[in-house]
Amino acid sequence: MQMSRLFAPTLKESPQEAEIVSHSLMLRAGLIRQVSAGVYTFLPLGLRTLDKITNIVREEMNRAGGQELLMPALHPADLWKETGRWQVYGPELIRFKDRRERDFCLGPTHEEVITDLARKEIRSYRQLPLLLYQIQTKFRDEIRPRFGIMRAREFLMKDLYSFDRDVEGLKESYEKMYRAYCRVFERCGLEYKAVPAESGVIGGDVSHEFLILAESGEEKLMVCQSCSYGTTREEEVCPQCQTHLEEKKGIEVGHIFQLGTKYSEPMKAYFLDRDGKEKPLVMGCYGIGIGRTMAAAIEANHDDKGIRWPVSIAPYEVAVIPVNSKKESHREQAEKVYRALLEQGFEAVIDDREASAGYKFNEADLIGFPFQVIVGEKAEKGGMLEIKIRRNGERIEVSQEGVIQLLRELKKNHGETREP
RNA sequence: CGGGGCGUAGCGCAGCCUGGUUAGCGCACCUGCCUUGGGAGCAGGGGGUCGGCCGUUCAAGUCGGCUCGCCCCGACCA
Repeated sequence: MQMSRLFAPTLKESPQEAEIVSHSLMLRAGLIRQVSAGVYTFLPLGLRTLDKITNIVREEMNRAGGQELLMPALHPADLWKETGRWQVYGPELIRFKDRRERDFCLGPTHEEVITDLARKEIRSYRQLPLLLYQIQTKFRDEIRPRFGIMRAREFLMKDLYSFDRDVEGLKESYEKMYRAYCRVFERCGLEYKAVPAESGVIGGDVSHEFLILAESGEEKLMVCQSCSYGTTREEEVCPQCQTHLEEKKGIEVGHIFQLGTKYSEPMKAYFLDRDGKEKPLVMGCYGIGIGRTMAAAIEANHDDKGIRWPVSIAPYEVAVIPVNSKKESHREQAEKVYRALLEQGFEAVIDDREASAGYKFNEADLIGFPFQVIVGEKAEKGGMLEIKIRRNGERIEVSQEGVIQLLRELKKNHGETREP
């Protein structure tokens, strides 16, 4: 992509509505624009990152045996009345009537719709266990949308539902998802913690929250330094290894629940078990806020210059920057490197604009390309290029011939994408 | 929903208290020259229903009422 063509309207100053860093940087780097309170447009760069996270989530859900489907956002009230949530859910549920005066709502979550599907299609224990998921836009009329896309009224979420014949099976599915979640956040390059949680409106017994550790996080948690233990409760000492717990803050990006038969019973989602008896499906549900993860990633990865994307979720991996676009040698060499990068499968942009070097550097830092290939004076004389690593500010000189190889290595070292 | 704050050019702001030429500044944008290793410089230029409605007044960005929108703090959540 040529920066001269890229639709990424950046801002030098922070708009006054943005209170937290991620919101401000998403606006400034041209990732999102607000349409209404809690309602946003994702611009090309923002969408690329959103897609990267989505794809990591999709890969890990598939790896764990999940099958993707897509449910409607539009729900008939009847389903919600069956579980009683039409009454219970409150004004957060966006309700309306169609032209025939029938009640509808926009789906804030999909237990009702998936359970309806399950009861119609699952007959036998032979079809179990079953893991179904979707990545879809959810609607919640939040009392107070906040912090940009951190708490939006319309947002992208992955929700997976597990169906098992008994509690034992549920526990296995739950374990599987727990591990899949760990892989998702690791691959996104994020420091996270899973902690036992209250299950809230969704219902059910056991549940865990997944939190991205960030200073600006709204949730307090206690973290053990020597093992992976984390909790939201006040405990002073780790029950697993007796080490002193440290207080941290986190942003909730995922939540997994063991639902049991909370939805299958009232909706009569039964299957025939091996013993010939009809039993309710034992369910679990597992959510990840995709946009929220994106915002949390920025909260956890930024400096005063801008975003420092982990490679795996950066909108582009490399920016090629000719210091002076008017100098033919800069331009030509930059072009050459850029084309080579594309050929080698890198996601790259070239800053072909006739802006000052400082302007281009600052903008590259703001957007947060993990690697910048700078083509300047040294390239004119000895053909040496410079690679700047956004994460730590390190600069490495490299010959034109060595640039691809070096970037490959850097990507491997700095890429948190842990391929199994 | 309760409490607080803000709406003046794309963004950031001044002007409002104490009403009075043509509503101003910085950045961004357009043209030209010049410049290019950390958001350059000079010259010229475009862009405003001062959120909206009603009122007070000879006169309203400025005063009063209503209204809409947005942000922040609280209960809730991915």
